[in-house]
Amino acid sequence: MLNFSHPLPRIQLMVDVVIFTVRNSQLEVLLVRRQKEPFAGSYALPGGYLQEGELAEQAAIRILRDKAGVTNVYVEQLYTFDGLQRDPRGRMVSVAHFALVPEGKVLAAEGGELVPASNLLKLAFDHQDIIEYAVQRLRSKLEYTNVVYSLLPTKFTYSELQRVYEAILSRPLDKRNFQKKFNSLALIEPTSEKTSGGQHRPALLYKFKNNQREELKKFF
Amino acid sequence: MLNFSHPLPRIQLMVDVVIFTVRNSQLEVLLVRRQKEPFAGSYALPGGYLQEGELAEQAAIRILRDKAGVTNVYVEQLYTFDGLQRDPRGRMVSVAHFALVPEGKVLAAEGGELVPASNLLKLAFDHQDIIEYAVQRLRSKLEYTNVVYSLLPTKFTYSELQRVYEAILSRPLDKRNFQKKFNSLALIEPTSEKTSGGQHRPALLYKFKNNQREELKKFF
DNA sequence: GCAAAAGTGTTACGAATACACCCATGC
DNA sequence: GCATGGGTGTATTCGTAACACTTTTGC
Repeated sequence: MLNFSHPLPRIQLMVDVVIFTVRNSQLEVLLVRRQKEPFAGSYALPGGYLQEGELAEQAAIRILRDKAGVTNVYVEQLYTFDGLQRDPRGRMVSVAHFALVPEGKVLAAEGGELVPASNLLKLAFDHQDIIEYAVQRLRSKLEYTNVVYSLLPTKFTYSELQRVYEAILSRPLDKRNFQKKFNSLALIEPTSEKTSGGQHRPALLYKFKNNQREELKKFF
Repeated sequence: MLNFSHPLPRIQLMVDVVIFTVRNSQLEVLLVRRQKEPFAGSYALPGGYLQEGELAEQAAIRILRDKAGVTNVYVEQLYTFDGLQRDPRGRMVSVAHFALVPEGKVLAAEGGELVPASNLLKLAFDHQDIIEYAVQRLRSKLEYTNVVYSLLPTKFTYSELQRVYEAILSRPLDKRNFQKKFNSLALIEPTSEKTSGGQHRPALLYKFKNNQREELKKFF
């Protein structure tokens, strides 16, 4: 059916997924330790080949399910990495994605591990670049969307929300200004529940009005 | 060398390029009229297959040269479009790029035509989606980078600069506020030259200090 | 002189920032 | 009672937006 004047290059299409969560006030990424060459023993992003008739985003969702036990979270295409030398086995083009998962929902499969995004050294392939790019994108996304909903449980306190922002932006935010701005956006609403059990005053629990992605005018 | 448990899908990797220019105060896109099926007679984006050992961005640059006669302009990867039905001939995955070209530098090859980005109807494949996505990206890019340098000649007047912004954002801007903001960014500097020949007061010509992409704090 | 674009400041408003104290709970 | 995080308001600064008239040229 196709008729080309030049022979077409042999290229493998694959997907890598940067799975983010915020835990212990830190932005963390799910990595897997490679068993086989190349880069045996190194950490790498979970990834896999596109299957017949499968969209890249569907492949990312499949990887999330199989390698992190997670479904129904925010997933977005990040960038396509196509460096000629990125995989010594041959020409691999990776359509990288990133996903946002609430703390505790990540059930890493055998060999998977959550690692602070600030601590990455000597990853396999070009996965360091991919993660750096993803962190950048996530930061700028925070500023004009509500995607943070996908990093939090259904009900959460204002402090938890603020800690997520602080972890991603890597800087402390003023509590009163944070609440003022977030209130003015009207994205969340209080529930009738409070936390209990801490050695301190109980906190009101909030929930997002919308669990769909929204674009905001301006933000942080 | 590769050893897979599942047969890998047959996928063609290609590149489409959204080539933008601003002409007559309008944002325009270079389209080519298709000679062959599918979509014979429809307008489509210039594009082509990745060649052996060629990066997607290099392919985009090659297409810019061959189809628009343009070199040395701003090019950026946009998004990877991988819909299963986007090409009736088979599974084509397109790593779409966009490029910014100064007015008058586009020398469309045979069959190429600059078309206002607001006027697009019934394009081939999913090229309508690609262009809409590119326009969105370009708008948001204007707000926090200086990429506009790549849409202007080396020397230009403040009015020309403003018209580029207005064309892309599709809204009029206040002349004094525009100059004030742009001056505060210190991206451009006056030359010693002025325009001549118009039936009006001559305008100072400016140039960009830097023809490298820069990130800005905030902008429009 | 008239048409056409160039050039130039001030005021008002709203958003962002900086900042400190009392409250409710568990132990 | 003390340690811990929860909860709340005001004043200042800065950036954004609104707004109109004079200048220089070609014809």
